[in-house]
Amino acid sequence: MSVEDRKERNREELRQLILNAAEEIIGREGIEKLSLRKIASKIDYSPSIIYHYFKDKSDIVEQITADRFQMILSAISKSKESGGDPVEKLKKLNRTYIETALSMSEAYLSAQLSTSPDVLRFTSCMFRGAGSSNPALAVLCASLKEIHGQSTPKEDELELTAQMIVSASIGLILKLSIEKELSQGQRQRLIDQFVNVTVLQIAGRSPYEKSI
Amino acid sequence: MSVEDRKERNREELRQLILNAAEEIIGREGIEKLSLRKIASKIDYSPSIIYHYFKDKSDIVEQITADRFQMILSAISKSKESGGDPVEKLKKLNRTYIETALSMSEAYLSAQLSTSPDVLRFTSCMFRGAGSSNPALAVLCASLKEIHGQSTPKEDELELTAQMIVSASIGLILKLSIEKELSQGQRQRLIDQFVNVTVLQIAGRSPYEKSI
Amino acid sequence: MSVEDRKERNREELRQLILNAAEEIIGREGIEKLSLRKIASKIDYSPSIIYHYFKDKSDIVEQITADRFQMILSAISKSKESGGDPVEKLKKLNRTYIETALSMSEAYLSAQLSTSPDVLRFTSCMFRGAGSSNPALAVLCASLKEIHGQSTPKEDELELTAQMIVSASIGLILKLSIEKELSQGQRQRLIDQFVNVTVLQIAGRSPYEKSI
Amino acid sequence: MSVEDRKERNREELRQLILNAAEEIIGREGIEKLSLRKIASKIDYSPSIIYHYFKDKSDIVEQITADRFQMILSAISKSKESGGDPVEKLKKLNRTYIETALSMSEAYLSAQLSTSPDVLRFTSCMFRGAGSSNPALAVLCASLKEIHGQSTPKEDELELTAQMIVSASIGLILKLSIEKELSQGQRQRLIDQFVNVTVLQIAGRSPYEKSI
DNA sequence: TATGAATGAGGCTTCATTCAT
DNA sequence: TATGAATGAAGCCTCATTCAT
Repeated sequence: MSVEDRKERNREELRQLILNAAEEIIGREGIEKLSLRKIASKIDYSPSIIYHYFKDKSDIVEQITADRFQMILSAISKSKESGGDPVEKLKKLNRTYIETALSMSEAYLSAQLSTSPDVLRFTSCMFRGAGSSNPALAVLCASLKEIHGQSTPKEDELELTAQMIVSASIGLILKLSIEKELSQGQRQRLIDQFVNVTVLQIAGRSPYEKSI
Repeated sequence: MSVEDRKERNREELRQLILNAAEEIIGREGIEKLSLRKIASKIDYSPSIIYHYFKDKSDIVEQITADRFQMILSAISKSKESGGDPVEKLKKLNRTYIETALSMSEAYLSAQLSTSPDVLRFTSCMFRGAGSSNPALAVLCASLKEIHGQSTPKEDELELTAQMIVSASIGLILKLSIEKELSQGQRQRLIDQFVNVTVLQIAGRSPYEKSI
Repeated sequence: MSVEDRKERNREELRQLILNAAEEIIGREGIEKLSLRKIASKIDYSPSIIYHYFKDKSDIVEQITADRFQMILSAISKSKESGGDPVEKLKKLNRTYIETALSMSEAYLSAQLSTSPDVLRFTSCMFRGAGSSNPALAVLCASLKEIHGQSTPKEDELELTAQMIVSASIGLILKLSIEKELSQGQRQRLIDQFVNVTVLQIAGRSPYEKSI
Repeated sequence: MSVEDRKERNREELRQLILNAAEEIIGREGIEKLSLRKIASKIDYSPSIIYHYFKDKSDIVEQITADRFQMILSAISKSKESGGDPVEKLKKLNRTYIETALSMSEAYLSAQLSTSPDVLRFTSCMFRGAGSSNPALAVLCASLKEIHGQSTPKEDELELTAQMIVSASIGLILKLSIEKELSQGQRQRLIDQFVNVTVLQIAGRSPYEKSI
């Protein structure tokens, strides 16, 4: 990375460079092992440069967690838009959620574990009414409504169901993230079980009436 | 804490003092932030004193984690022994698990989030065969078997079901721990929904055929 | 050492300052007693500054050891190049070795006594094949070959002879270093005896057939 | 080691127990790694007990070095008394010295490296006149005299020769102690070379006139 | 005689941060 | 804008030693 290269980068580019480096480290070593020195060394700058772009270390961490959470939202939103059978759509949506989160599991868990108001704006979803105000939960509720068709239960029950699905998904993501030694096969079995069977059951259908 | 005070404490008391201090720190800052220095400063001793009572830091962490999980295990075991309808027993067992964990939510989550081998020995439960080797999962599997009676599915499927229940429970515990602003009522609704509906469905029954 | 003084020093100067301090400590207390804290305190800096200039402690030890052995090596190499009678050259070479080592006897002995791999890379010379891979031993072997002329024994025997000379030299250096009360005259007698008589005999020649 | 056992030991026995434990540790881990805690743990006493028997750590070290050095002396003295050919006796004596020292190499080297007056009383042997006052050197001089028979050189030269043998032996012992990775075979080759060839040459004889 | 409690110093190392340039 | 120098706090751990019992 030559001096010339650097000069061509404008402020925003370097900012992003820092964030990306931080994410990469979080992904590989965990958020507790993130250090400014490591970021700096990865981008071939000195540690002090970071203070020109961020207030301090926690500033970086918060940016990342918020950013990445938004990524998940856009992933499931896209998933929702794909046509097809409502049940399949729910399954696909849920699978997308889980896999996107797992692909950035450290950052995702950091977000889910943060109690900072900045982050909770994105993550909180268990309160009454979250089905309308939390974008991810809203997507899920819409999907559930589609499945139930005319016999849709009350908003209230729908929301509770969506909350069950979300919290259960988070639990699965957590366990899969933490138990790193699991075989790929077992990993897939667990996700399949979750998506194909559990989710449908939570949504109020027996696993035996597969696909409508 | 005067010198005289200290002298009155015998070996076991100081040991407990250390453990309690450690727990308190874990509860407030998370297990990754626990340090011997912090423990020592909290109990007004020099850091080296800790080595009189524990082999090293991981020794302490292990003691605490083991304690915690033992508490949960004995809580759900007691739950299991209560007589009555198998389905009601499963519900009670699950509710006990969730509520016991919530009563020590910081420490519980810290353990569930740790990737240290010392801790994973207690927390890992998603691998194939965990149904036999993880005590809490074993209790759960036994409870499921009781429900299914003669038509019990293969061990394999039973284990997967138990793993779904456990990971989903952990997800719920996490969300209830993080979203501190939730009303007590909403908290109860979520737990009730989880226990009364989800668990049964996971166990392979429609929510509409309540109790046998 | 005022703040102003420090600022005037550039990077290389501080690096050298650290190395010199380390050497001084090794000279006084032995290599096993060298510590980063002592270095830092000697140069009036905080211990962490050392990590700006060296990877870690072993990095420093290695630099110093390498330096020292390089000094000896270049001293005997120069010695070897001087023209003249092969026997005289061996004597001169050996005397140079002993005197150079004595001029830094504490550091030299520390190195010879260290079992750290970092240091052994330079000091180990008794293994089979050291005659080729240890530079100082190689110089010695070359000198012996020159003396023997056509009747040079097998490489193997040559190497053993060189190893005898080196280990005997080290023994002499050690004794002269430890017995600090020896008169200068006795010191010289011992070195002369070693170089003029013993070495030649070890090399396979009677002291009575002096010079070819 | 029961409480009863302990009581039966008198003061001197425990003293020896401590010394032996210390020696064993020195032998296995090196003198720099010796610690009072390790000694105490090895003898199943608490560390503080040591202060009842020794002033401090260095007191122990000095005792050991002096003790062990005396052991060598008695070993070679015994060696000297065995009958037979004078040359063979010298070879045997020298081999005994080297091997006895190697059998306690850490303690031996500690002694040879100590500059404490207490220890130097045993180890110093390079001064003029050491041939008479240093017991080990005296043994060696006597052996040399026996070899030379009527043509014995001046005391002075004899002493210098003995000093060469001793210092060279120490050098060999040092190298063999430090280079721990040497094969047993190479070790033997080096000692054989030293004893069979070098010693004879030092004593003023060509290696080719083996045994008289 | 023997010990357990306790400490303070020191061992190596990593870190976030500040400051002058 | 960017950096290198520097620090002090903190991380875990081992040690010799003292002291009251």
